[in-house]
Amino acid sequence: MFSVAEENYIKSIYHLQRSGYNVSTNELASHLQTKPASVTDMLKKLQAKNLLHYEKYYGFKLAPDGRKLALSIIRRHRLWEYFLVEKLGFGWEEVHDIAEQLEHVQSAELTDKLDVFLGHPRFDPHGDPIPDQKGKMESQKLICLLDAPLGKQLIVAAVQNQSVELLEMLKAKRLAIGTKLIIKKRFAFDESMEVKLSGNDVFSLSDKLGREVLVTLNQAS
Amino acid sequence: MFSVAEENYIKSIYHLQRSGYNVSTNELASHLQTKPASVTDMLKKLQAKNLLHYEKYYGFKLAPDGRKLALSIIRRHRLWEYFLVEKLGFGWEEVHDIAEQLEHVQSAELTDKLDVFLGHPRFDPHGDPIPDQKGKMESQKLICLLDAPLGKQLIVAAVQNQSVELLEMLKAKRLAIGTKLIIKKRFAFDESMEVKLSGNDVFSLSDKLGREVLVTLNQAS
DNA sequence: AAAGAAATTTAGTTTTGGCTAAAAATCAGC
DNA sequence: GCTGATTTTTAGCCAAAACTAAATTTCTTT
Repeated sequence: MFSVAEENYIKSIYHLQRSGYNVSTNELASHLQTKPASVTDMLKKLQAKNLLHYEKYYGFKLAPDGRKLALSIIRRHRLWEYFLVEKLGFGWEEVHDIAEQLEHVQSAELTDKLDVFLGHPRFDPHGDPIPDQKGKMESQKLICLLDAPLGKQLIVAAVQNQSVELLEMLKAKRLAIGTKLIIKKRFAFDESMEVKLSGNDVFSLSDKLGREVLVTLNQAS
Repeated sequence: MFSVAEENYIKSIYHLQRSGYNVSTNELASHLQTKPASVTDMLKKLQAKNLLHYEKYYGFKLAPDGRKLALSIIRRHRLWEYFLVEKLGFGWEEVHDIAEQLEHVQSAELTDKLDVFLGHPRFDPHGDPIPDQKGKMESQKLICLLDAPLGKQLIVAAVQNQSVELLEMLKAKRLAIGTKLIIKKRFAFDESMEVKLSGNDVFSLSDKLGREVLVTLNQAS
């Protein structure tokens, strides 16, 4: 039905659009490790297949069919990740590349039988929700970092405003959409907190910053 | 490492060579549903990669690396078939196309972990032996039903082709992998035979069907 | 509002794996 | 051993998905 390349584009567009950034040809190219010119070519093809709305120089976004396809790919990817970790004993950090291949195996029956076999898991080993056959998935509740629980793994999901100053600060602190962190300590005095990243660096964040950052609980952990 | 197309060529060459026929460019083309000219192109590429010995107009055969690759693909294919039937509940006649896709997922670790998870199965659901990591596999002597001895208990082990028509007929005759039967009579006139199943029903089989069905002697009986 | 910078698209090329048509080599029948 | 038939290979072309370089559009800055 759709080629591996097409599926990868659709998946990337979905993920980038969802993370709030305005998706540009350049962003998409760097996300897919390819060149902007290649992206333009593919965007036209995807539009011709009704997966995408695209107007040149203006921008693009997924059409309903594209969104449906994206969710179906994500469903396959996350089910396979769950299988690899829970049944085959892989570590959750090892499974991404293998799932990238498995997700392109085309068979709706396979996906659904795998889902049944695994017991309809609702979250993959990274804590991301698994869409059902209809593309519905658990919506991750966004929590303000100031209100988030201590000691649990959190994932940065969004920011409240897009000011240059905030984005600059996030960059400096190595915080981005998808960054995983744990709140180690919170000081009542000024509402600042100490936070540990997955890379094990620990640093402190002010209340002001904490107020702007929205996170989700990593459900798998 | 190797492309899907390359893997499919190697697998086809292995299967055709093993079934004894002298493998010609034409045969290979029809087996792969492609044209002889395309086959010639690919043969050159496979030779350049040291998977094949090839001399133009003379013929070709797998080189050691090619044989190793073929066995590794077959291992993956048959392990996935076993998984699909035993774990996901597919019927053994439904799994071929899906396994054709899964067999091209590249990860030695995946294959070996799947093997462990499945408990090192030695035969796939069609009765074909599964090679181990080193490419060794059970050599189960398969006898064509046409050549099988009278009066001895036989076990249906495999079929020569996977056509829908054949599978449909086998289903109607209640023949499946593992079915035990005894040849009661054979008619020289048209090579048809009378066969008794364990359930005691006796029926006759045409030479055409007999040619497609492979059995093993039940050594225990 | 214009100029320079940045992003995007077009044009033309490459690689992989296929195709058709034509040429070359081998095989079969006499 | 020749001649025609068959098989195999070559030559040239196509489509997908990438690339580079150049052109075009939009954005930024003054």
